[in-house]
Amino acid sequence: MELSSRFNFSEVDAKWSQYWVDNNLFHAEVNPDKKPYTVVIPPPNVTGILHMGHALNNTLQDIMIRYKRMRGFEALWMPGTDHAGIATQNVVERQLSKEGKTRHDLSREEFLERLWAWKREYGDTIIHQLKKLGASCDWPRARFTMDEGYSQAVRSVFIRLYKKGLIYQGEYIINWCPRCQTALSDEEAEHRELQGNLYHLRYPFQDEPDQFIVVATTRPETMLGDTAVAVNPKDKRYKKYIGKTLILPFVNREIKVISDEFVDSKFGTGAVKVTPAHDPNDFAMGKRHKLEFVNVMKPDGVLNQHAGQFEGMDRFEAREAIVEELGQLKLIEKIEPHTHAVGHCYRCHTVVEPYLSKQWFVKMEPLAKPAIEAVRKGKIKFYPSRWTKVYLNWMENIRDWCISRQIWWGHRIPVWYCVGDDHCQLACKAPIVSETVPVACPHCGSTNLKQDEDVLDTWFSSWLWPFATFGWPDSGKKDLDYFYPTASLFTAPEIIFFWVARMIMAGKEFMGDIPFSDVYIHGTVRDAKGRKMSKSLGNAIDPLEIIKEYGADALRFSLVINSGQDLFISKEKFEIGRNFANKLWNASRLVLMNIKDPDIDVDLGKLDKKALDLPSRWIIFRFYATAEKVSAANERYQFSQAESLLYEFFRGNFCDWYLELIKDRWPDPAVQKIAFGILRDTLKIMHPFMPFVTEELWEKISKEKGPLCRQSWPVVSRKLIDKNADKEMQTLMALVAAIRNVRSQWNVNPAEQIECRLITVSTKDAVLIEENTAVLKQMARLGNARIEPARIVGPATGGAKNSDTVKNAVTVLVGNIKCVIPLGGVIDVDKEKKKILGQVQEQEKALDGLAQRLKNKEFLKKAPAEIVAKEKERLTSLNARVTELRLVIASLE
RNA sequence: GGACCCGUAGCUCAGUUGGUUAGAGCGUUUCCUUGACAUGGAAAAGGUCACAAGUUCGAGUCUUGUCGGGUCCACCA
Repeated sequence: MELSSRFNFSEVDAKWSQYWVDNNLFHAEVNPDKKPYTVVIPPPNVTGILHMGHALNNTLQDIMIRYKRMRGFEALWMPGTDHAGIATQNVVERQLSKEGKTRHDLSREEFLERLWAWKREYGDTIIHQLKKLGASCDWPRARFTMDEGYSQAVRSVFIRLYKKGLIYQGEYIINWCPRCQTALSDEEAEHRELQGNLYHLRYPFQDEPDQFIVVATTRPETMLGDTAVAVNPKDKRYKKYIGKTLILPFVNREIKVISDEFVDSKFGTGAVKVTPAHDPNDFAMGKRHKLEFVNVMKPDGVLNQHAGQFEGMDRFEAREAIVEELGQLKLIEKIEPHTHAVGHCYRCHTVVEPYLSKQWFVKMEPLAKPAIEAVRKGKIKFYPSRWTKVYLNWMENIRDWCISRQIWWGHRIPVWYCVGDDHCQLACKAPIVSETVPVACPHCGSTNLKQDEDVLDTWFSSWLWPFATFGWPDSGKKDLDYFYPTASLFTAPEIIFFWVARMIMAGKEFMGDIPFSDVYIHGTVRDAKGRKMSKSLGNAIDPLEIIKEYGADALRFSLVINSGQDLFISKEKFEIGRNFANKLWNASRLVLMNIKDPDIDVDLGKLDKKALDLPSRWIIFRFYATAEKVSAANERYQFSQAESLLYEFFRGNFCDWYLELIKDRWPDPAVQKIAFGILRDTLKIMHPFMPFVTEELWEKISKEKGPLCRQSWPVVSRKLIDKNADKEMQTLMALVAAIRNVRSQWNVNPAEQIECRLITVSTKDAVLIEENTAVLKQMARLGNARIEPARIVGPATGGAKNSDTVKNAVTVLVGNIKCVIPLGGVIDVDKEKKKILGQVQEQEKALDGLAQRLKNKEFLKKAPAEIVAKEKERLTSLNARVTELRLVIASLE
């Protein structure tokens, strides 16, 4: 079989991503004979292009899905995309602005048509990229959060919640993005530390214009909307002023000094300006004290007619101007630097404005309750578990969810208002909430209805993802029954509140059941300096470029092996994956080149242990141990560990030792069989991690069995697990390593054979060495290994006079075996002795302690039987160890 | 202000319930290439496991505190 000596990943990537999809190999459907294993993809935004975060997130899902598929589950990975309201609208608005237009130059319908056109053209970009990554989704099932059916689910949910009284409309302070000109939820306002100022402003009293109350604020421009100044009722400094009237500079509004428990007398001056229309706390105070609500800002952040002389200025411009003017009026006490957290729009990073407006909200507490319980009771588990607390903490302090957005791209709120006949105006003020377009006002019969202009928050559709993707509520019942609840959800920490928590609430509320039982939270991909990767920072590494340069397997493998926690990624990190894929390729090439029988096949589990030599028993043991540990790691979402295990096994055991050991024995069909069997089964357990190279190699060796992605996971054969073989090989390997070490230090040509005396203190070791001289010869290039078993010997040959110098021979201790290599050199025997003596002493101390404990009646009574047994076992092994060490010391005398 | 995570080799990190000599990759140094692979092989150097106290026969691992780094939440104007 002719294979190139380099793994040609670009060809292989293209070939298999095509093949898998063309043959619909990832399709899953209701199958009563199999257990389902379902994962729903965190739907990427239609505006998305694959970044490292996606690459990691989807690789992890793919590993699990492929693994479970091979374990015999009906594994379904449900794909799809999210319409991503603001993000997508922004993209198209930017496109428009290049033409010198805004969305308001178009009608709503025209603008939406442009959005759909954009979606049709670019919306599947990321889907294609995911296919390049090898994502084994059931692609024909792909859903979009604005599909007709999906939209119905959204409307239906709105109606249900409205009817339950869990959706309400009201005027509250919300986070407002002046650039996007829409409301944002609390989660969509990202708080970032900003270096700002705390301005101490003087508000003069009405009756004594040269006397002031000093208030502290970070946003002086909002003063124009002040309708009170508040102090703490217990604050002695201000008690006398409560009830007095102040004159608000510039606008000359008369405002009262009020008292409110909320005010912290220790902060700032202890007196706070109250701006009910521009601050959530002030809003609450305003309600409590029935203050006037003066909104001084237009939706775009420009001051309005209530701002007096500052009307028409942008909010930040106005801040400067107001400070300037106040300074001239000597109304600024001082300005001190002040760091504080300021909300930013999570889409465009503009500073958000707390803004008073009429919005729709979801009442969250009743929804949160069952969702809290589900996690508390362990029905849903977080991996790693520490995220449980984060989730619970948020859920227990949950606040109502602002779901209306003043944009056009999204699910329009299913609410209509009657703008009908005059006589009915009052009665018709109640909104008409309806799943379908209502024909007439139920109160007055007018057909003059107007739908609410706003659309719903994107997450108001995403939170239905685990069941709406199956066609809920109208269709897909069979699929839902089978695939729901899903098994695992893979996502990043910042999505817990946005999505995970809300999906749990939606699942409980609408399906009556949790949406998934496991939530795996993976790390964030950062650059080498630990900064988040982002386009604006210019530190992003493009996964597609890595795929091009190193291959998809390399990208996957490298990302995952680094995914124990947050990942610090630089381009060189991907070499490990490329090199490993190449190694796999070349090792397979070696095996294939040496296999003579084209129909070779073997079932490792059915081999007769007694007929196998030590290296075979060992490599089989190592394979099974690896397969089991990889399974266990997968089940616990420890994918980086799984890859380390595979790496260690394949390189450290199979290539570096086993293949080297059998190098001269290829003609032996038995050797061919073992090598073939191990390689073939290794491809299986590596497949979820490196699907492309393994699939390609599988085709070369087991094509008749069909594609690797549909094969079953190797079954571990208990009777072939030989721990002893492992121990024995460890001894031989240590011996070989020691001899190589000596050769390297004394610069002996590796090709040159040397002689060596191996002196053992146990017959067991002697037998082991005798039986495996071939191994030693092969790996350590020993010309002749003489064994002197069960003898305690004097100093090494060479006739050393001083105890610390042995000339003409090197003595190396490998466990209990003394290895004397006549090369010339020096070894410090005294130092060795001291070291071992120290060990003996430590062991003896431990021995005493253990013995004592095992005599202690209380310990025996309290400790579980298995612990006692374990300790006893330990005692025996410690005893043996001490005896061995003593013998070694004796041999050094 | 509250919560969480991290500190182990020059760098990036493993280290599963406490237990023999604390591991890997990269980097560095030395040697090796006509037959699987230089995207390779053999080997070396490099660690008071942040610090301190405690529990224990025994602590990288458990407890407490200190220092240093990071993340999330929160209405301190």
